[in-house]
Amino acid sequence: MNNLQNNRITNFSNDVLEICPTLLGKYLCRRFEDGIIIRKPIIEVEAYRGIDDLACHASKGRTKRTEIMFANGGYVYVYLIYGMYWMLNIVTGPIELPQAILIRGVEGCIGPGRVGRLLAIDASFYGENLIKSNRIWIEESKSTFPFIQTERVGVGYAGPEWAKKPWRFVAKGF
DNA sequence: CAGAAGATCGGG
DNA sequence: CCGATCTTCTGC
Repeated sequence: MNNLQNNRITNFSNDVLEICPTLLGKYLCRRFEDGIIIRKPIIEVEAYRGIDDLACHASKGRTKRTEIMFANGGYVYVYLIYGMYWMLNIVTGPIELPQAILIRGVEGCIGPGRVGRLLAIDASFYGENLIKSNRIWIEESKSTFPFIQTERVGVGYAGPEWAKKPWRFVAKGF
């Protein structure tokens, strides 16, 4: 569509835990209907990994909601939480191995609900192809961000085994 | 079919 | 600390 996107990341087929730290510093890009494009470095993500991970929606099985996570990496998974916040996720991994990365923060905007609002995410983004979309994609970056890992936020319902996994990745210095 | 809880946020 | 607000899942 335009040569501003030739830096786009096109491979999301590796394991979610491998991709998570590499996404920190990469540019989350969104083109709005008026043509305005915003690019924000990703600074916080969380991994949700497979049917065994009780914090992962895919542990509930294959449903209309979780279906996209069973696809090959590179699609968008969105869902509404608490009746008002759209959570933006990137599907990763090979086909039939459901995984996703929750975007919890970009530069200047911390919190998954806030990110969804900043990027005007809604149900129409469910299943969007990050490799082809002209309204949301991710671009390479030369800088790699140092980071720390912590427990995931708000997943106590999954029980200690899964809630304690250090699958939240936060870039340092923000 | 009713009820509860949720990968959250902002106001008081 | 609590209410907003609605989808999804679970139990009867």
